[in-house]
Amino acid sequence: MKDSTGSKSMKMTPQRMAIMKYLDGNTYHPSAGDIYGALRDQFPTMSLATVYNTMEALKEQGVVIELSTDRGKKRFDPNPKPHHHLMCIKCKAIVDVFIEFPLTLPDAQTQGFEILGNRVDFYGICKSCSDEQKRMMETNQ
Amino acid sequence: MKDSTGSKSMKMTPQRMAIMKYLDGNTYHPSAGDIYGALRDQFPTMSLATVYNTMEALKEQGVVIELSTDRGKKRFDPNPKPHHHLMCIKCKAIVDVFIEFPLTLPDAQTQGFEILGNRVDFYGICKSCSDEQKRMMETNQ
DNA sequence: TACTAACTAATAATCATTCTAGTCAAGCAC
DNA sequence: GTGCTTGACTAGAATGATTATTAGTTAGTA
Repeated sequence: MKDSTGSKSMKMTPQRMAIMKYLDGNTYHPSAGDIYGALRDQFPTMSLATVYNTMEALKEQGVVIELSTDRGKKRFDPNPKPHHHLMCIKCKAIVDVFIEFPLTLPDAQTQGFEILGNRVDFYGICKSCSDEQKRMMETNQ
Repeated sequence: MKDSTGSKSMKMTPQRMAIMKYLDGNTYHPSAGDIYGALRDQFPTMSLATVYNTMEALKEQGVVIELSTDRGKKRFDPNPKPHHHLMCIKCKAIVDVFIEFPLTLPDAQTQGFEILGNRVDFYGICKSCSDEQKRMMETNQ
């Protein structure tokens, strides 16, 4: 059913064009519900499932990246020492990164906050997922 | 057990000790379900709510960190425009920060990941919470 | 124009999380 | 010890996000 190389071409529909237009230039990281809500006026009969389907298709095309954990699940880190994380956007593995980034926010940007620290989440594709991707492409050609 | 920030100390129970033992040294960043599943044999009658309650308590104690998104929603990134967050640890308010950080991970730290992007969360205390804190201290003295 | 795979809407099912109610055990005052 | 208070436990209901299913519709192509 699915073409896992992502080379499958995507059919264009009014709903999809509206979603892509909404995403284009969007500086926020919207959830499916955000997208649905923003387009409800324009497409009152659109289904939430359509948003999810479209996001799945766009992910396969590599146009958008899904930033969250598997099914949006909470994950807990028992190490209270300040450190950062690296998450695979495919298999959702999370590994620790122990390195310090001396990040400071210009006063104009702090909006009155007293900054206590920072955490950096890197996201990307882990070795085993990128290996698998390569294997799939070879098999499919 | 440490009692930072004046938070109340935590009552110890067999369930809580088992959860803490499971978490100790765990680098897998387990979800609540993972923890529940891992301790099922040992505590067949334990409720998932107990896991959530315990994690909430451990978070308050500052011994674990909760990773990932608000109320378990998926987030999509349409285009990697730099955009980070500033979160108040008191009232949980989140504001956007539009600034770019040229963060790179040394090869030795990437653990084979192909890095696609990053997100920075600053945490601190927002203006209205620190104002309130000041007011409280004045009233209390 | 006709065909067909891909898409849509509606809705049911599933899953993670939170909430609620009732019970139980520990610590404390009497 | 008895009764009170508090916090934690279990079970299950409620909530909200996501995924799966189904039947009808449509974009893209020959």
